Amino acid sequence: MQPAPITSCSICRTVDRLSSVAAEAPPDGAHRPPVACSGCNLREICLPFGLSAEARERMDPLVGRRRSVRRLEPLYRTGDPFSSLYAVRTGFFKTCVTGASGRDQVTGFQMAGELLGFDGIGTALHTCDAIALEDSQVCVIWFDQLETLSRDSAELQHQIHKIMSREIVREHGVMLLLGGMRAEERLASFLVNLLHRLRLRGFSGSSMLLRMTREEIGSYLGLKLETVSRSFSKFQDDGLLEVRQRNVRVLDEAALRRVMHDATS
Amino acid sequence: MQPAPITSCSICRTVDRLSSVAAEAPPDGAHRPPVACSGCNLREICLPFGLSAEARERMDPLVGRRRSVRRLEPLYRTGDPFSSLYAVRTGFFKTCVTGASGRDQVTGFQMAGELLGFDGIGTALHTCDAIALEDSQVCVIWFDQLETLSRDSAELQHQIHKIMSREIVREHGVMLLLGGMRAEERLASFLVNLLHRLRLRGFSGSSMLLRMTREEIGSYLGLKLETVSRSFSKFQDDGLLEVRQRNVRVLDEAALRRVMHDATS
DNA sequence: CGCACTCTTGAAAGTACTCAAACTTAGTGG
DNA sequence: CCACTAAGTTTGAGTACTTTCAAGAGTGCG
Repeated sequence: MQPAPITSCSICRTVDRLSSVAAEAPPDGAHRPPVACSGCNLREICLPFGLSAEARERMDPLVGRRRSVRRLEPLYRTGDPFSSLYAVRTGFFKTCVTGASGRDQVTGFQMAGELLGFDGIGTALHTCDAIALEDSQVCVIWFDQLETLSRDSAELQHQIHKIMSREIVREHGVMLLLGGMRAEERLASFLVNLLHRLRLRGFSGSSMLLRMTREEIGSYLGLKLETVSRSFSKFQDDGLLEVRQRNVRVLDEAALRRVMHDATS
Repeated sequence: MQPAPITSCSICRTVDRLSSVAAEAPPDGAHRPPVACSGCNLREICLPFGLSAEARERMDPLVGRRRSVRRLEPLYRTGDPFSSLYAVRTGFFKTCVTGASGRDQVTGFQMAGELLGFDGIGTALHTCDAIALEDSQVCVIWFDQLETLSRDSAELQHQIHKIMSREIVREHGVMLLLGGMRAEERLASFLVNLLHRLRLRGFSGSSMLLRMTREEIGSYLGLKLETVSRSFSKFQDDGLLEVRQRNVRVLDEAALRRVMHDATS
């Protein structure tokens, strides 16, 4: 790993080792993030993905500050007033809803570049918990500012709609998984999806370190933790994976995809 | 039922028995709907809900036309280019996604005042099928026009975000249902939700006519049609419902809600 | 009136769950 | 440094639930 220019923020006290772009001088005393969107190394997978350089630059004043969240602490909780979206900068999150009967359901896992918080727009209150699964850092995006800005930029406006639409479509995929798949199909889908997202972020993807417990995977997949564990063991026995606790090495991705699609019914 | 003023549209050939507001003269020959949003009787549950009278009026040019869809025909299909959202005016729809293995999953049922089509924004192609379950009529809302208009109206802009957010939250609820509930809890949740939405539309809600088959309910709930049927029979035996095919009378809604919440685990 | 479709019900099979115990790993404090 | 603890994981055995397969009944349309 090579040394990179380090910029740090005197207010949120975060240190940015990732970007080579130094922070600009804060205008009128406002707190500015160490790195603006236009210079962020996540810009191609985060909120600004695909935007023109011009539209990206317009977003720079948007990210008000960074926020650090320690492992197992909430970024927000059900019932918290909604004011902003969050872009994961480093780390890993889960979001989960709690049913009336007290049952928890993990609705998603979010990694660098992914956005959190859309659940709160409709009621102005967050409707799920967002919990960090490792020490993490997020960019805080004030939502009313995002709306204001997007009224001046059709490109940014459409971007927001696209991202929310994709979240809806993603959830359709989860419903497909929960609605009809067998345990092993579910786990295979989950792993292939994780693999895909890791590759987008430049990881080889043959080997990965799971950030969540078997129970959290199970909750997401609608399975009990024992069933998840058994499915992992099955995949290992069949030579698809090498599993050592949370270390998973994918040995036969094609077979994994086959498991995922082969609806025996 | 009392006679209401009837306005009909010479282009889409639809007849509107619901509204008492007559169509205005079409400007510059453009096709105008029989009833604009500002005068629509669904305005308090549809896209304009909660908007100021002013914002509502700004929406009037938005609804380009009406479209009729016959029972079992698609409003749109997976892969169709996305150009507009649809507001259900009369009738009933289901949306369903098809997995890679050819399995279908119903992702939702939509009734009057509810919006369809958000799935298409992200990729500019629709990612699910929307099928009419009875002869239906929708208002076509050109999406680029909606975006243009919402750049001039913070209120309308926020409305779109709210509606998409609520769709995300709704799907969280479905994930909770699919992820952890037993068959009878699922069906009870489904019925209570349907009841709620019918009441919002002014129906008594003790009695309802299901528009979908047991198989479609099962697909939505992640169950086989036989299991849905058995659960209906169970509810009837227990005196919660009176079921005659698709006619369902709710006899004990409190008990139904109890079934829904009582997580034995 | 008959055919097609949908719904109901029964019996058997299969899948995931529950309960329980042993094992691994990481963190803590003596 | 190591024992100890707590949390997480694996595995087994028995159970509960849903599915599958099958047959029959009800409903609606041509």
